[in-house]
Amino acid sequence: MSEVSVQEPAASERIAAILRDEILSGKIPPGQRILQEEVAERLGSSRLPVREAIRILDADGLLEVETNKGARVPHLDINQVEVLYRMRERLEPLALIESMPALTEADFERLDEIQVRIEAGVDVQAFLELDREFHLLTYSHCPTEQLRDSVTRLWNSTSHYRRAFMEITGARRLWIVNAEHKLLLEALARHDSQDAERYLVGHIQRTRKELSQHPEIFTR
Amino acid sequence: MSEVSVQEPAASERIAAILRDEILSGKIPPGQRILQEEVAERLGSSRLPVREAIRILDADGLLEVETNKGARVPHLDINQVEVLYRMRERLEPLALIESMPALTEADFERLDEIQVRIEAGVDVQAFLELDREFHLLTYSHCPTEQLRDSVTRLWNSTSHYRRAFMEITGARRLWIVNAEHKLLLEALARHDSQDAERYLVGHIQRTRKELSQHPEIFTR
DNA sequence: GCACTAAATTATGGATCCAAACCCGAGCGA
DNA sequence: TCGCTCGGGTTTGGATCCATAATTTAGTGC
Repeated sequence: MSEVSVQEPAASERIAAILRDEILSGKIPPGQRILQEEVAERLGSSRLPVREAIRILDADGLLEVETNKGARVPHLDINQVEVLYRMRERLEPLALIESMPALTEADFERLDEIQVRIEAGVDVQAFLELDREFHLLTYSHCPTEQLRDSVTRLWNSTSHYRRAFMEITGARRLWIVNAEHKLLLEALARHDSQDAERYLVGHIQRTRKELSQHPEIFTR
Repeated sequence: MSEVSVQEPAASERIAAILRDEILSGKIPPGQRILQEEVAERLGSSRLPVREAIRILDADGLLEVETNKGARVPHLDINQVEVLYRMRERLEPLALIESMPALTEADFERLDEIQVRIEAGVDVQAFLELDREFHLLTYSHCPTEQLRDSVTRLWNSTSHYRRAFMEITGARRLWIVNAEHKLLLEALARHDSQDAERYLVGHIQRTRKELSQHPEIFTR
C-alpha cells in the first residue's frame, strides 16, 4: 500500500491549523466574520468540523464566538493590547525559567540560525514568523502545558498589532531587537536565569511602550 | 404568553455549565473519562452539543481532549500545580490592579458578606465556593476579558487540589486565610494597590507552599 | 497456561437534514 | 422624512445516521 496513513489529524484540527495561519498572516483581519459554510466549502468538508475548529481557535484566542451570531477575529483596542503585553511581561519569564534547563544543543543552533536570518534582513511577514519561532522555542521545554498555551494565546492575540507596528516603523529600529535577542541568547547559553529574565522583560516592555506610541494602529 | 424566553443560552453552554459544576464540585474527579453518549442521555440532548460543551470546557482548562480517544478531567502532578500557582502569583495581582478602580459599593458589601460567612464556619465545599467567589469578584471589573479568563482557568484547574488540601488539613489553619482576606479587603477599601498586591501575592504564595508540603494529595 | 491475533464491541469523528435565531430591506404610517 | 413592523433570506444550532478509530474480548497456536 502506498497509503502510509501517519495518524491523520482530525479534520477539525486540520481546518483549525489552516484558519490559524490565515489569521496570523493577516489574510483574515480583525473584525472579519467567519462564515461556517464558506470555510467548509473552501476546505472541502461539512460545516461540522468547521464548528469544532472555531471552538479550537476560540480557545487559542484567535476568534471570539457569540451564540447564534457566529465567530469573528477579535478587534482589540489599545488598552486591551497593553494589558496583554503586561501579561506577557509576567508570564513569559516564568515560562523561560521553566524551559531553560531543558534547552538542547539543537535548540541553541536553531536559535542562532533564526537570529542570523533576522539580521540578514527579511520582510515583515518573515520577521514576524521568525521572531515568534525564536521566543516560543525558548519556552518550548516548559513542562507545564497550560503555561505554554497561555503564552501562545498571548502571542496569537497580539500578532496582528505587532505586524501593523512593523509595517509602520519598518526596519529602522530593528537593531534594538537584534541587540536584545543576542543578549538574551548569551544569557541563556550561560544558564543565567536572572539575566535572561531581565533581558526578556526589558524586551517586552520596550515593545509595549513603542506600540503605545502608535495609537493610530488601533483606529479601525 | 407565559413563555418569557429570556434569551435561552445554547444547549452546548447549558451542558458545559452543568459539567463545569460537576467537575468543580468533585463529582467528576481527575482522571475520569467523559463519555459523550452518557452525558447526552443524562442531560437529554444529542451528542452534538455535548461535543461542543467538551470543547468549551477544554478551553476552560477543565477537560483535556485527545483525538479519537475522548475527553477526561486532567490529572495533574505536584510540579504542574506548583507552576499553576506561580502563574496565579503573577497574573492575579495584574487582574486585581486592573479591576480595583471599578469596584462598586455593592461589590464591597458582597465581599464583606462572603468573608463573614466564611468566618462563621462552613463545610469544605461551601468554603471553596465562597473563596472562589471572593477572589474572582475582586477581579470581576478587569476590563480585559483574556486576563479574566486566564485567571478563571487557573482557578478551575487547581480547584480539585485545593479541595483535597482542605479535606486533609481541615479548618485548623483557616484563621490565616481570614486574616489575609481581611487585610486584602482593607487595602482594597483604601484603594491602596501596592498593599493589595502585596497581601494577594503573599496569600497565594503561602497556599502554594502549604500545598507542596502535602505530596500525598497528588498520588493517584 | 500464556502470548499473540483477530473479530466484535464501543466510542468518537463527520455528513446531511431540519429547526430556530438573526439580519436586512421593503412597506406602511405618523 | 423618519421610525417602526413584518417578512424573506441567510446563518447558526441541533438531531440523526453513517464511517472510522480504539478497545476489549474471544480464540488459537505454541
